[in-house]
Amino acid sequence: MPKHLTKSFFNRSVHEVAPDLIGVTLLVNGVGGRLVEVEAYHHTEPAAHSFGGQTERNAVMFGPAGYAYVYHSYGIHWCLNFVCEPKGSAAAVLIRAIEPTAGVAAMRRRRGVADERLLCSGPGRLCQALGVTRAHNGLALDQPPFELFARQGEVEVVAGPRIGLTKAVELPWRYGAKGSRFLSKPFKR
DNA sequence: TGCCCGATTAACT
DNA sequence: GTTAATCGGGCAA
Repeated sequence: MPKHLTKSFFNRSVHEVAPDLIGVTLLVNGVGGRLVEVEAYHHTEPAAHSFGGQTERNAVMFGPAGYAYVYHSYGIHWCLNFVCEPKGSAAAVLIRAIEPTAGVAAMRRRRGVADERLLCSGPGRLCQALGVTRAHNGLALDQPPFELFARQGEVEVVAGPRIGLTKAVELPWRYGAKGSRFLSKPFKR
């Protein structure tokens, strides 16, 4: 049986946690799947919301590790992050894509698409499919409605530049499961 | 109080 | 390849 991840899993450098999250199973109210794509953010680089200090929106990022940070993007989409590192570090991992394994029917209903690859292949799509909204901002990741299970077996992780940014584009802080068909965009090589 | 912009997506040409 | 949709945060006035 796989075991639940606890807050201590996240209380490390984002660059250790991010690749370790690939292959982990995420459920929200019993709906979810395996993480196949994430991106790391840290307050010392300008692309992060936490860059420039604490504000009302990013307050959760400045809190302790193991909590969900949810923000609204382009007025349309919700994006889900996991807060990492000891309190005050303001580091987080953006969940960009999962491979659906549980509650696929519910995802299809929420997304209104038939193709399984389009259910969760992108941060906004993933949140719509799992029903994640502002109501989840600041919730603990080791308590309902969240459930995180350690991965089973080996996973090959590849890294590359992040997506959709206008700042610090060159940092290779995107991590994904090699060869997965559920990535928002393929990795080079 | 107002104005600009974004860690996106889908529907166009 | 290009672009509209759409809203809350952050900052200037």
